[in-house]
Amino acid sequence: MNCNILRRDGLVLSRSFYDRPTLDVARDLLGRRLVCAGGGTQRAGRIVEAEAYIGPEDLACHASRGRTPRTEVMFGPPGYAYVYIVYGMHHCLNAVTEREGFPAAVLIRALEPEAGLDSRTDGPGRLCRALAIDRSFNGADLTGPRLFVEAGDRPASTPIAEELVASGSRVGVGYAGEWADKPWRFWLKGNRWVSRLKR
DNA sequence: ACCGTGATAATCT
DNA sequence: GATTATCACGGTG
Repeated sequence: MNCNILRRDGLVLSRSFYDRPTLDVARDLLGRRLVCAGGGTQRAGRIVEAEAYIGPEDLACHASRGRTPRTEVMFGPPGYAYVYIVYGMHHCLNAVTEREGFPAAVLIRALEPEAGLDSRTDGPGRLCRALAIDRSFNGADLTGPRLFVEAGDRPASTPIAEELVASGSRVGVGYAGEWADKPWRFWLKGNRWVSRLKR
């Protein structure tokens, strides 16, 4: 039995982790360990890239188009998964952040493979395919048994050291006017698993 | 650089 | 119900 991929409750990030400013959560998710226990298999990887989508004003955030069936979970409490399909074929995984009623989330963009992964995990669509994350995970409790995040390589209460983090503009949001230029994409500096590393 | 692909939501009839 | 515009991507060349 591989103990490395078993859930250890004390190490799972609690709801309060997500109930914070989205930029803080996005940075602090780097280095954490995402575990998916769906389909009888445990798959896990270290988060190395993430993007923040923040509130109704952010034109790159789906919630800026209003509260719809698709975006409903973003308006709910923090610590739940927002999973949607883009371009008709790719699933994307987000962690809902901030207080209930304020729509915001962090898009998980890339993982460094750790367990049970046999296809690429650089990119939000590929990551979901590798972990077998589909729409059935939309609204899943990230503090629950199916899909969760462990503290990873540092204590849950310790933010990541700033010198390890690089930031830049978010991918694929050129339509969002001034919001497209916000440096709300974060990745582990120099990590080989980061998608489309631009600098 | 190019473009397939189909869900989503708004805008019609 | 039908039509249309849009798209938080990825594979190919």
